[in-house]
Amino acid sequence: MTKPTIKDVAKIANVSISTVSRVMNAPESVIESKRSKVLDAIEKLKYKPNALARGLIYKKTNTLAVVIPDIRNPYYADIIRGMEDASKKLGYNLIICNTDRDKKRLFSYLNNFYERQVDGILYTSDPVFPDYYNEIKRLRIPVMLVSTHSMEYELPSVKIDDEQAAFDAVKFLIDSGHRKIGMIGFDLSDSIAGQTRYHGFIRALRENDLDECKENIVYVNGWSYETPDAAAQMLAKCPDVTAIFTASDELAIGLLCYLDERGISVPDQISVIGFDNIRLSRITIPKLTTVSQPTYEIGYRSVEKLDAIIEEKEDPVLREYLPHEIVVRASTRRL
Amino acid sequence: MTKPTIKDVAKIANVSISTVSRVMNAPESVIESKRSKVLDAIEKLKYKPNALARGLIYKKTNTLAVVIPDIRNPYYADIIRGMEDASKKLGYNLIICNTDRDKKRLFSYLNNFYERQVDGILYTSDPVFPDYYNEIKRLRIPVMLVSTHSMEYELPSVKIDDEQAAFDAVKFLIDSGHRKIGMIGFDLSDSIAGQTRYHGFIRALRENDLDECKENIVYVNGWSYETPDAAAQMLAKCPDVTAIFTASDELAIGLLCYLDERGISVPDQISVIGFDNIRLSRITIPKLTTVSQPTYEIGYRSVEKLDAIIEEKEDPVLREYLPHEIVVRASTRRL
DNA sequence: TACCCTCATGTTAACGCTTACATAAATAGC
DNA sequence: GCTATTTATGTAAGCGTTAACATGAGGGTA
Repeated sequence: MTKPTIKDVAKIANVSISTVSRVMNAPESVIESKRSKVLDAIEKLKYKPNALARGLIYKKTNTLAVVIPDIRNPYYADIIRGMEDASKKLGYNLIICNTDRDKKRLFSYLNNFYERQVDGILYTSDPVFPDYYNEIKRLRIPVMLVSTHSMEYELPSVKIDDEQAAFDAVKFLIDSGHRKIGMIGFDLSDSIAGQTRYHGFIRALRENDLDECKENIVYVNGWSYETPDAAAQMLAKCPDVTAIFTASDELAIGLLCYLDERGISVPDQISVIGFDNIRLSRITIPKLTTVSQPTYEIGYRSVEKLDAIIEEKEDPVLREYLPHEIVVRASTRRL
Repeated sequence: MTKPTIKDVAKIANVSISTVSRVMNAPESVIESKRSKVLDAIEKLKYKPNALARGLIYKKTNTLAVVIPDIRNPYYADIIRGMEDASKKLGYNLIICNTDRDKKRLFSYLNNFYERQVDGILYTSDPVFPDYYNEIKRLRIPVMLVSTHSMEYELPSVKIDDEQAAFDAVKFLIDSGHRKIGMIGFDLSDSIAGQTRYHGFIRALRENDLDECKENIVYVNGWSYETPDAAAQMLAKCPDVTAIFTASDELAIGLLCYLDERGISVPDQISVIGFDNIRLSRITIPKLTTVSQPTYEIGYRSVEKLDAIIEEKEDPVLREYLPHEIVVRASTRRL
């Protein structure tokens, strides 16, 4: 009824438990005749070592914890897939936790990670506030920032260059002949997706003598794509825009929906460019032009880096940037 | 440098380790003066008990493992949220694993769950094949089927009544005056989302003397929404359909995209009804009429049930069905 | 004062595993 | 053929907890 232990195997194979242990951890050190007896016993009992007992000794659980702010956001799906594949390769297991951006939940999870002796934490997308940082330091668990970074603190990170990516998106619109450009962005209190993309937008305008557009911004403070309000404000503020850059695909999709309802044609009357290249952006109406983030690679790379830190392998680059790319589809046109 | 243990606390508080343990597990049993000394020491060292050591003794890890076939499918996001909330309430932690429908990955995860002594497994959406069942039985870990069930095996499950839900969806089209109805469904090898919804479709036709429509079915064997082929086949097979029922919202969205490209207006020329009510279905163009599954509740309830089984609380209903609902939006119209 | 109970606390053996150390057998060197 | 070295295996300590049991101080009763 109860799970077989190393003792049961030892008894059946007629050896001591340390021999069984050796068969599993250093097979060459035990003589062939006994080894095969042990292997037979293991097979017969379908024995598998207890990871808790092992973890107690090794002081390593081969477990990484992933913190995600909003699991409903499709952006994270491929990040997780990348993390999973890298974890598999390196022998880790993933605990995925969704905080819904609730600080209490985050702290409760962090505590839990500590108790469960996770080897590392993958902290995704959210800014690192001072109290978060303090808590993380206190735990003494290696942390990797994924799709976010921190300039104040010395924390390793993997992400794209958001400022440059936003710049490139807006530059693409400008190069397509647009002169009346608007932006729907995240609140500037968000130092990652908010500030950086705003700065990219502004820089692209400035470098192209389009400073008059720099007031054409509407901010949203939620992350959901159910924000037609923002779209309405955008049009009220600046009725003659010919192109809108949104700080996420979800925002872009919400915008597409709103414009369709208003009978405004995309891209004939207004071009729309999104950000993230979520899977869905391929089948919106019209198909969305967007900035592609290498999400899978971000996830994959972040686990590799975290492993390097845990294993103290080499000194990885502290803040690592992966390349982005503009994916041109049907929601933008040349003027 | 290293994490404080119960011994460190005992030393500082000048008591034995068992007193410290008692302070944590049965505080009333230790005299106030010592208790507060212990509490102070715990606070000072920021001591947290090691969950591995605890798990070894209790033979319980308070961990549940979730197996998901395709994390990119937005359908799972709310199921996971429901599971998380219920887990939090009941004191469990969740390990979420994505199999990408790869049997090898699934088995590797199952093995891992066994080694890590998880208390229960939440197996989501996929059919239970005989070899899966054998493996699960072998592990002797309680399993809950989520959004899937098994008629052959005695496994507890939580889901909606898929046959009835499909029936209701098609009935809704019929009641709206449609007589030429098609379906894009999953392969019948899929006993959950495939067969059941097919049967619901057929029953609705039969009960309304629409047997002539029962050939208007196209099957897809992938789960991605990048399947415009299916839509093309549908139209080739039956050019005069006025309404199409799809077995998932993702399929419906793919269909919407295809019809838009072909210049076919929804719902003017063709009505479309989906299945699942994913978050996104609110902002498609046009907004999607669909069958709403109580995804959050399915996740929540499945954890409650699994906990009841683990704790041998009461005998829960083996196969539990939660109510579905038709959500009428703009992709369907009355004829 | 002797006796029994209660209650708080300490001691110690588990839980399932790894590993340093001890031991015994086999091999090598001379 | 005897010691020195290697090799295979067993014994036992320890990882950080909990809990059964032991101990001993204090209080109540006769």
